[in-house]
Amino acid sequence: MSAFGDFVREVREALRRGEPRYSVRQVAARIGIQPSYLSKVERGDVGPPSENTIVRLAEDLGEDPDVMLALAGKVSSDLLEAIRKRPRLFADLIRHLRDMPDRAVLRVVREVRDGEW
Amino acid sequence: MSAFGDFVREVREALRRGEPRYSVRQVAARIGIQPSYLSKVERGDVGPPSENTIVRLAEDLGEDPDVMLALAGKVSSDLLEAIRKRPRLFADLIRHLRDMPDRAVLRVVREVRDGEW
DNA sequence: TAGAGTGTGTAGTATATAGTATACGCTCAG
DNA sequence: CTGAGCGTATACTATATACTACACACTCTA
Repeated sequence: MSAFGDFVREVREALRRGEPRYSVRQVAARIGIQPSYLSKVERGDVGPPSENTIVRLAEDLGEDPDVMLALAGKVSSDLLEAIRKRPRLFADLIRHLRDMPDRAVLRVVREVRDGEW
Repeated sequence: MSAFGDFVREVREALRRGEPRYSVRQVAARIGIQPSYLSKVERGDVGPPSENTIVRLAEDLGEDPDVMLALAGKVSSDLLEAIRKRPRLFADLIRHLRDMPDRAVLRVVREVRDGEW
């Protein structure tokens, strides 16, 4: 029952069906960890790896780092830094938006991106 | 050179000038930690306390918990949870807004709060 | 001048985090 | 029938986090 481990295993196994370079051993070697550790992570035998390791893993598997961090119960440190720099502003923003449907948040993102501010 | 410790010490000492209930010992007693620990925290002798302890301290001192958490290099876990639930959405939003001036973020907050969504 | 209260020094602890190192048994191609 | 590659079991480790417990020296007051 490890959301993170299950996800990694499924993605990696799927890639592996096509290319043998996605074995536990080879992925582990590329991202710089021990194969036994990756194996344990996938089976939920240990907690999820550190942020850096998760990001390297996400890159290797071609997945979204933010999603994988979320599955690991973490949030990217660059987002944390942005919040910490203006805590009142961002805390307010997030607490207002957390109860809104996706489309509302998306609309805000688009307005910010496209609009003249 | 501990932003968190210095802040706590200054706020507490200021309150203490008026009321003696803001001594290290009494504050520590109210929030449920050892006075020696609070003393060390204030002088940056140890790292900042846990989130729970910071929140209790903020309440006792009448300060904003989000600001105090930020000074401690942390972000409130309810915000983290909101981001983790929709990582792509919120990661996008924050990365777009982090380079905007305060007024732009504020405008978004107000629009979300007041507008019909 | 006793005693209540103050800040702080020292020593120790439990738990979590994030892994490494090595070896084992299995499979499958040549 | 071997050896290259596979996933995994076992044992260990270094560092950080978040404190507690107790004692000490000082001050201020009744």
